[in-house]
Amino acid sequence: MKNDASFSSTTTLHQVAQAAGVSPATVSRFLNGTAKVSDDKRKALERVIEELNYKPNRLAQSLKMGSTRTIGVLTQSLESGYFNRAMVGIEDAVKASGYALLIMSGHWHADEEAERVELLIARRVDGVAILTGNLSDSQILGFSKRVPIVAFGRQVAGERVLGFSLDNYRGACEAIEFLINQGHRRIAMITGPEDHEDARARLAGYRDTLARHKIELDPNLVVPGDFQESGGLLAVNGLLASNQRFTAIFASNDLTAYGARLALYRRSIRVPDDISIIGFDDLHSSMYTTPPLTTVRQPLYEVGMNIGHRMLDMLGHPQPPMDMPALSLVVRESVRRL
Amino acid sequence: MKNDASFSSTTTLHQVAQAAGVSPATVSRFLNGTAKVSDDKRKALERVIEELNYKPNRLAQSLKMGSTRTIGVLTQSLESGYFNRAMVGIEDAVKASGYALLIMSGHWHADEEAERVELLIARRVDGVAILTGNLSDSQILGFSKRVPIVAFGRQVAGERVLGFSLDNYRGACEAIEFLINQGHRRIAMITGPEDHEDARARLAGYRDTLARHKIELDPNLVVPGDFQESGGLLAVNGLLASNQRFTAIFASNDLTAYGARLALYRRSIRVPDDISIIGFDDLHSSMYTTPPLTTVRQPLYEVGMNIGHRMLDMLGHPQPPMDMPALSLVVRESVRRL
DNA sequence: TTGAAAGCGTTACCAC
DNA sequence: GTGGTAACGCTTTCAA
Repeated sequence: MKNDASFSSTTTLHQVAQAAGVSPATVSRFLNGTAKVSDDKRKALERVIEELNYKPNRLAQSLKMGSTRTIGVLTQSLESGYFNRAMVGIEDAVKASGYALLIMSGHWHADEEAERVELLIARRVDGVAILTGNLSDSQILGFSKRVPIVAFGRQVAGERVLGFSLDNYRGACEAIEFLINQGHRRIAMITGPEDHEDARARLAGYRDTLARHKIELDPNLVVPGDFQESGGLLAVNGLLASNQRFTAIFASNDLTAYGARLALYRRSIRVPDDISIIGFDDLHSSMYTTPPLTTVRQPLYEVGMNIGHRMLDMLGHPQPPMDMPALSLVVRESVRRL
Repeated sequence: MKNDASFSSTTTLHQVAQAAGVSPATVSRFLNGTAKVSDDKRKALERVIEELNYKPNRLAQSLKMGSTRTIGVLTQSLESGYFNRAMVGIEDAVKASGYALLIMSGHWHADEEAERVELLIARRVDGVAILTGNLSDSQILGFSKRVPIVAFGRQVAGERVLGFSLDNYRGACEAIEFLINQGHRRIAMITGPEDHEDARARLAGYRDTLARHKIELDPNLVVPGDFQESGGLLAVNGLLASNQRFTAIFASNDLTAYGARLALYRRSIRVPDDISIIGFDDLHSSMYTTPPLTTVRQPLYEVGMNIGHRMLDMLGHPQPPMDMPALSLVVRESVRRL
């Protein structure tokens, strides 16, 4: 039980120093290229480090230098294709600078989110990226006194907090505009959570675009969803059960569209022949639904990259600015011209 | 520029001690409940800690105690619904014990995976969870000399490494068995990556089950895929172009099935009326495809929980054993009885 | 019950 | 160039 010989107990800088017959300071300098080291010592060090398979303890480094080279990410769900696309962008943006991601999920619950951010701060992340969620602006502002923050889907701003959003309203307008251009007049909408800013913007886009085209909004055609497939399914079931007449459905997001599509399938209503569907987000899988989904594309990867870059800016590694592609309609096959 | 007064510079245990007029040791003991603290000091401490909003520095704690309470996870892609389901399980399993997850992706590339594990170790994670991937057994064994490991989808075993897999072969057998029971004889298979153990097991299950039922395997019906939608699409296009006759398709995983389904849709071939499809994995979204996909369910959440629990075991927080549900066929609507 | 002090593995300042 | 040493913020003997 005491024979742990086969487990390599990690080597310390001190041991390296001793083995090479130099001082710890020299080893450190050598490792970080902080100062010139004579050739013989350099050689000795290279050999010893190789032999002992020495790897610096990042914990100790972090404690000493006051930076963990870790950025905390508050996401809402580890299983969301939406957030995870952005996550990949963040990772790609910061990886080269030696930053790693500490990811925690808040599940759309302000209390839990706040708790996670506290955890992130306790672990001394250098910054935290917030992916939407339900934290209040003042909460975010409060956190930003303790750690630099960049928040997506929020419009907070402050000395150490940067927020940015995509123009969901505009995206929704484009979607409805397209539907109208294709001859649709009775357009149903499945909304998202009422407390979700993006969801509200999409609804507003729907309303306003109809109005702009002098199409009267039929309140019976606006049904609640929850940004999940099940909500979309239920919503369409409701619409159908109450005998509403409509030729197209604007789903608040792609997941909702998937559910809506299934509800239609269940009743043998064809898409787009009988009913058209348009989504929002352009998740990867929307390319492979049957029919492939016409939807509003959110440049999530670029969003992630931008989050990463702005964070690096704040952390003292200035990155080139990048212009965020706008939301754009991607026309596939779920909408029919009337 | 020097006026950072609005940014709360973090309080240290030392400052708390001073403000409360006690020694740092007492503060520590109070915080950790390591020893009795007299009532007056306790009161003072409570007040001061509240006032100064003191939060222990986990970095310093980790350095001192030799544990970061972090478990590193080597996944293959942050965007995989498959891996992320397991991830949620891991998180749920370890959260209560105060562990956080440090996630890195290896992208199915052994070199990159090894590099990520090194990074994880450098950051002194307490253990590493490996989600399949292409690391060799000996590499994993090597890492396990430096950090406890639990690996999913690998059969390595050692003093500080535990590997476990699901019986993919069995799952594939069930799928084919089902197809045969439904009257199918000419069953096409879209394989997965050749270097992927699970993919090979699923292929073997296909082969052996056909053989067991004395159905001759037509090599033209076995076409390569890549575990992605695009591979499934291409595969079916190929099958169709070369005029193969078949009544069902066994896709190596759900993503492949999605692609296959779209290829069929493109040619107006109905599912399941004309061709049946069966998948593997049972991703969440498979419930909402049209038609909902019949597939082999992998209990990924439970896999994640198990990974987490076994890891906690190794880390000195024994957890109750859990029995892993077996792979099971979930019959939905993509297979027709002939 | 409490305090002093050593130490976790680094980095960086100050001398030489 | 190089070594000694304090310090990062905490925990934990050892004494009192």
